[in-house]
Amino acid sequence: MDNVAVKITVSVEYALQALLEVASESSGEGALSASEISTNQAIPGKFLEAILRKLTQAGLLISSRGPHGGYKLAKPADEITVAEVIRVIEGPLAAVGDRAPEATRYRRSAKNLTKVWIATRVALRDSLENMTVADIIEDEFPSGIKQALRRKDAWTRRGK
Amino acid sequence: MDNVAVKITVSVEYALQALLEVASESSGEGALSASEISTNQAIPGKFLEAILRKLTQAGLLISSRGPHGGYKLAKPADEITVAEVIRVIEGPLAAVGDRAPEATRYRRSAKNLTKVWIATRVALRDSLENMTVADIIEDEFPSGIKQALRRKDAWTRRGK
DNA sequence: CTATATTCCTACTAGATAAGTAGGTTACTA
DNA sequence: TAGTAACCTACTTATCTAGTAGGAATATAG
Repeated sequence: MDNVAVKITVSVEYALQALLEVASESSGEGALSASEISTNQAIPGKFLEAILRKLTQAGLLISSRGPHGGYKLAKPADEITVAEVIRVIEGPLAAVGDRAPEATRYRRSAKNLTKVWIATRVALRDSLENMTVADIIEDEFPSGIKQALRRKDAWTRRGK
Repeated sequence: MDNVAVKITVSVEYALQALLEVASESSGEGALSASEISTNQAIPGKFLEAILRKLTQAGLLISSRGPHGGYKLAKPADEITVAEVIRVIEGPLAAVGDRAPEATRYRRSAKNLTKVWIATRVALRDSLENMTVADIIEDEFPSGIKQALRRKDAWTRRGK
């Protein structure tokens, strides 16, 4: 595929798949092991391990070793947003070149370009900070997002 | 800087700077040359040329060679959206791994993850398809975007 | 106390992409 | 016909992505 403006990496995909699996599968006291997640969600084992470690170090998961070890959520599923997961795995939500949106400076006719990037980041935040792991499992999103998903062209590709 | 979910490349930046410059500087009949744009906006010359060619081939600019040659807009500034420029320079607005959002498939607890990517793309489109080159020059954005820009935290970084 | 299950850590790799640079070719026009 | 400008192809360097490989640390069961 071509390049792209918003690239969700497979690391982020895997991270969310893992969190969803842990949230829905680790009942009460039991923890879910990396290899269980790996087979349940078809994610390469060693690669997944690195992602789980990041999520653990960032305080989204709690890990335990040894037999019957594994991972459980470090906080309720409805307090883990997609934005948070992205920030843990990839870093900031938006960047222009290698600067933050508010750090861009332009001259002459391009003076207001910074506002474009700021508006873009706001749009992204409004979406990504309002979807939680619990929402995804329950298929119950905030009303604004539900509306967006119902729009006729939401599911079809634009452009080439 | 770290990796990032939404990466606006410098190519897109340059493309918009160039379009803004052409839109505001090429009065009536006159065309603006690559080297003028390059110095006015501080963009590396040869790199800019490649971008201008893409914009020309995509039908956003009209070029003319020889003395007094250069570029002018192929259509009114208020009909050129930021989204269009991104699609010309980089490709699709959003991708997950290397698939389109609607092409993603997940199992079990991750079933609804596709909706997250669709909602994200909708949010981006709502923002990027509603800002035009004319808007940026005149500093007059659609009301939804103006509101977003006025929000207190729009201009500050979140996370680390 | 030992075998086993599991997380944790470091290092390596192949391929793609980003952001340029270099040098020449074609076309227009005064 | 000289000069100006767009056009085209190829190369470069550094970084990132999506892994793989191999082992060290740690907890539990028997």
